[in-house]
Amino acid sequence: MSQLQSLRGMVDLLPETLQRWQAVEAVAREHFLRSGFGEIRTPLLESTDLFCRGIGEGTDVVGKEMYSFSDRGDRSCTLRPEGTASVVRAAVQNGLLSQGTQKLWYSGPMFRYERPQAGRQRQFHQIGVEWLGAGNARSDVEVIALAWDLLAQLGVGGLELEINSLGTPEDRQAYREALVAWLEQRMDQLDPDSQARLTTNPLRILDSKNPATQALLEQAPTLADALSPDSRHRFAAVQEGLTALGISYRLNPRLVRGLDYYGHTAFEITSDQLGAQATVCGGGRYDGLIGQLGGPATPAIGWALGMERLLLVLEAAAQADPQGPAARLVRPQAPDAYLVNRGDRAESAGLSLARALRQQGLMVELDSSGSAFGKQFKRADRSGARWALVLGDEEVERGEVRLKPLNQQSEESTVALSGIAAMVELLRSR
RNA sequence: GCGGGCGUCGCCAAGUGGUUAAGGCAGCGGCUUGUGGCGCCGCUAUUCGGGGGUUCGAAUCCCCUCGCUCGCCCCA
Repeated sequence: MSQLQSLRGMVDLLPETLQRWQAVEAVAREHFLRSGFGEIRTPLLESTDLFCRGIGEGTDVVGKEMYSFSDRGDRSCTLRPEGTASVVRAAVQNGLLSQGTQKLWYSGPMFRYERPQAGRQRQFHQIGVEWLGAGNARSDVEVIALAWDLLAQLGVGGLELEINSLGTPEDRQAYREALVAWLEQRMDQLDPDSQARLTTNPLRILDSKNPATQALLEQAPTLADALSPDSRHRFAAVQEGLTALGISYRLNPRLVRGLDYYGHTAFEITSDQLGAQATVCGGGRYDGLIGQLGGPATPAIGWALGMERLLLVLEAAAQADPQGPAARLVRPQAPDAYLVNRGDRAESAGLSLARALRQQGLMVELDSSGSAFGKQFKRADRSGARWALVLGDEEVERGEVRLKPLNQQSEESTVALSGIAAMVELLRSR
């Protein structure tokens, strides 16, 4: 390609798409507001060290997916690959944690250097929440419900909630040793990827997609068996809470997740509409992270959902149910009125009229082509507007404007050009 | 990072070695110099992602490259 183009995996969002995004974001914003979560915005660029310490040196995200570079002051900077580490850093730095628990949400672009695929870009967008200072099992339930209810409100169907408990760091350490010992006896039966992970990140072998490895794992010691009694009780309480809210879930003992900071409750919400990248929303508890990043030891839990994937699921839902809430969100907005105008006086009167109506909150498309009335009506029709406002020099002469309904047979009516209130009333009625 | 498929106008798409690269949608203009949704007519790719090669001749074959896509990996 000799023509200038965007970088691989970096996608332009055009008006038609953005209209849908904003509809989703508006629903999310309301939802968070009602639930007592305040918005936070942190820089896209952070010190590389933040992610190394936060996410974990051994993870794939840190090891091979970060956009890192040295700035002119020779500091190592990284485009954020996820939101949690930044939010925690900001909360610690701004002393938010000494003001009690913090319920925060964010949205914005994240960057991961990966091979693009369906539902996966190098710049992608997440909406997420972080509840800092939430320690009890009930907060796990509330946070999961927050995600579940948002998706339900958006009208996305066919989703599955999977949960697991990763226990305490001690639980995991003990289990890791047991698992490695067990698998080392069976090295020859493991696929090459899993063999490599045996030394780097053995727990991730659990959610390998290799069928032979999965079959082998049937016999392996399980994480659930390695949990301490306290961890087990905690997890049972989370499950009871979900059941009490009527949120159905599937226990997935192989759900591990790739970021080091997770412990106890981990969960994912998946869709069957997305191909290989099935996770729409993922999250979990990270009780150790805040202390690890230099803050006061504070339990916390959060999740993030992928905008691009959510929109894919939403479009599928709209397709399946053209009358449903998803379809309403996805449908493009048509203007309330399309202003047909032609002639010197009419064109300047048209501009003021459009302005006056817009100030009243109406969505008005002003034809600026100066072409024949017939052409303008054709465009008015295409715009999907319910009304055409007709303004020619004759109308201006008489101080009038005609209102013509575009999707019904009823008659044109004539209103005084100065009668903005009357026009607004008419335009809003059907 | 690894493997498979693909790349023709803004979008969908025919064409698979022979002198003019179909068609549809959208756009623009006209039939209709002040009234749309239908119809009809016309215009819109010296060029087939880019570069190189084979050939008398290439969108069609070969090589490289870029991009998209599906899967692995990873995860939202």
